[in-house]
Amino acid sequence: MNIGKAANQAGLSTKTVRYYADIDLVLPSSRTQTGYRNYDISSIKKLIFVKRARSFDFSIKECRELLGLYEEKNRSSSDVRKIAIHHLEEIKRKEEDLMKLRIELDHLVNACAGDDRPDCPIIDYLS
Amino acid sequence: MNIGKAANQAGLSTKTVRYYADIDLVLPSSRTQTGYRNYDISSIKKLIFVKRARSFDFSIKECRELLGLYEEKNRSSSDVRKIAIHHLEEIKRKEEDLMKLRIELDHLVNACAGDDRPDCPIIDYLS
DNA sequence: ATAATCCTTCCATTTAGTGGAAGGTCAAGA
DNA sequence: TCTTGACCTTCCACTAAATGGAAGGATTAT
Repeated sequence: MNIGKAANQAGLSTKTVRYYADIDLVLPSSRTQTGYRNYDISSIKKLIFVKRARSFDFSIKECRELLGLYEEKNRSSSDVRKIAIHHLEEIKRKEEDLMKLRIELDHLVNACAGDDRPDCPIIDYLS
Repeated sequence: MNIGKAANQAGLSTKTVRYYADIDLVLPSSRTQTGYRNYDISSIKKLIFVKRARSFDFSIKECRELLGLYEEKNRSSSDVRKIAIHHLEEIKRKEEDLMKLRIELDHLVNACAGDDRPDCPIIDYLS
């Protein structure tokens, strides 16, 4: 399968698939004599794996680690769990930060009349 | 005041202040004959304003707009409010996305034994 | 005078791709 | 067989918001 079909199967753009090859994340299984990338089923599965992991907001670095464990048949699930927990902690932190932000900004927006006058609690708060 | 002091007053790094000057966000009020940037009180207030707005996760582009309104004495508060509301909506969207992610990932982590065996619901889910 | 601490500009790096240009390849139709 | 269109290739630039570092000039303290 060439890159277009492979990308399609994985739900990624060809640009992204080429990028993943460039950074050695998911390599094509081979190349044709004229240089076209070939993707076999195994490599497409890896693309799909990365696509899912990315949708969980795992970084490329984390995807690389997870992919390594995915391929390692005598992995221990604790290694996978460690990565996931670490990521989960980060998501929780971000979520809390956003919540605080949302609440504060909500207050400011509510305090602002939003009319033609210049007086604005939002500007005041930031000043 | 030269850049070091100004940055200090605003709670920013000199690198950041120089960057803000480079992108025409907050310009120094003048330069010395030898090229040193000078920041007067008004420019420092703008640095502080941007610092606060950034802490609310307003983008540089939004900071630029808010700064414009901050300086415009016959602004209407509705213009400010519009920007803030738009930003608030985005924060809410991100927060929801993160929540969904957190819940799903939480399930996966809980389902994973995290022991020496290779079986792993997390990997399975991503495969 | 000299050393330490500023400051300057310029370039590279970060993240995870995306966009576009210039050009090679492949399959189908006239 | 030629051509057209849809692929594919590599390479370079750009995104956001800084940050790090190098090379060298300016200022300040001892």
